[in-house]
Parts: sequence; C-alpha cells; structure tokens
Amino acid sequence: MSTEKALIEALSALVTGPPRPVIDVVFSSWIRVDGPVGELYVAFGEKGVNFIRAADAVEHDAITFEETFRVALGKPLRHAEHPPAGLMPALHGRSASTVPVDLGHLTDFERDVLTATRRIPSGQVRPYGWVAREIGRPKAVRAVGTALGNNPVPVLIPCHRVVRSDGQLGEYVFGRAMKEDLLRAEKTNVDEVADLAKRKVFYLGSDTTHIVCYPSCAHARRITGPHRKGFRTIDAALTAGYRPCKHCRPAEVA
DNA sequence: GGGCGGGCGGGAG
DNA sequence: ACTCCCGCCCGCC
Repeated sequence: MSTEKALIEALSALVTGPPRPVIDVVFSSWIRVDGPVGELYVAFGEKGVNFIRAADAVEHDAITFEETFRVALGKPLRHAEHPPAGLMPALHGRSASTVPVDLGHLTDFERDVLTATRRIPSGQVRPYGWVAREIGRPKAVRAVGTALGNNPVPVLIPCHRVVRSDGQLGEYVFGRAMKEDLLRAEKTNVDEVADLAKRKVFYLGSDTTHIVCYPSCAHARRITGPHRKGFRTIDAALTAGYRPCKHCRPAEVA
C-alpha cells in the first residue's frame, strides 16, 4: 500500500471514526474502590487496568498514588467517576476474571509469570517453583519472585496465591499480613496447609484414585479422612504409584 | 533447622 | 556488551 493511501485512510478515520478524545490516549484514569481486603487505588487506560496499590498501605493517598503511577508508567492520571467494566466482579468474585489488564510495558518473562499466576484458582495457592515450571523455566524460581514483586496489578493478578515451597507464605508487595488476609478472605485453607507443612506434608493423595495434589487444591480438599495420604515430596508420591492431579499440576504429566 | 550457595531475570553502571 | 548486584526462592548440608 502506498504511503499516500495509508495517510488518506488514517486521516479519514480521524474524521469519520468514533470520537476518541486525545485526553483518553494521553492520560490514564484512577479510582478508589473497595477490594477484598481494604480499599485499592486502581489505574486504567484504554487497554485495561495498568496499576493498583493498596489504599491503606503505608503513605498511600491519592497524591502519592498519582506520583508512584507517573514514576512507574510515565503518564499522568486523572480521576474517573466509575470503575472500568468488570473490575468489581473480578476483584471480589471467586471465578476467573476477564477484566482487560494492560501489561504492555513488561518483559516477556514477566508477562508469562503473571499470566500463569492468573490461572491459580481463588482459594488455592501454588509454590513459586510451580509458576517457574508452568512457564517452561523450571530453574528460574527466584526470578519468578522478582517478577511477582514487580506485579503492577496486585490483587487483580493474584500474586498473593504464590507461596514458598516450605509452607511459609513468603513476601508480598503490600506486606505478609495482607497476603494472609487476602488468602483468608478467599477461603484458602491456610491453617491446614501450615499444619501439614509443620509435619513436612506438602502433597496430598487419595489411595482410591491414586491422584496426588497440592493441599489447597479443590480436589485434595475432598479426599475423605482414611483415604488421605500425605507426601513430603512429589517424587515420593510418584514412586508410590500416584499421578499428578491435572488441575493443580504438582508435577509434569508423564 | 538455619545457613549457604545455586540459579535466574532485570536494571544500573 | 559485559559485569555486578539485587530480589515475594529452593533444597541440600
């Protein structure tokens, strides 16, 4: 296509296309909303939600939120009257969200990490190593932690559901306390997971199905008492003839 | 059971 | 381009 033709089409689009105020392109919008635990500042542009901070976290009023946003994204913010469509159900619902999220300024690795993290169901947790394995970089465990620490949209992309392999909850952008609060708010069995970890049990299997899960997996939680077998390592479970659950994927399916 | 080094991506020189 | 350093980690000793 000639340059002239492209130019003409672009210009006609400006005249005949739907109005798209320059202000919406240059600015992102912000709004303060109720989150599952406390209030949140949420920023969003045309491509989706692009930045979230906890309102009750240290020194976060609207002014500092705008400032941290400008430093992170290099754009100014203006206040919005309404949250973007789908945001509130995504923040509060238990089903997987479909709110558009703008991860445009991240690296491929960081996007992969966040995309895999987004697939962890509400009410469940996975180790950092699980995320690494899911994105095909099984040894990049610590780098996964770094990437999650850089999650621009916490809560919405649930990096609080990624925990340490030893049963501890691990670090969190808004502090460990909020990580635990968020998990409890979505009914994760944090106490049971901790109790099991204390006994060095990190996997649960059923001796009737011979399927092994992470302890927070919805399937593991339905194994009735006498059939519940605990394992310290996934290898121990596989050696005992169990196969990894297809939902929580505690190991690659052989 | 904690300490230590391996491992990896990203950003700052 | 290369090196160095840091970070929501992991598993062995």
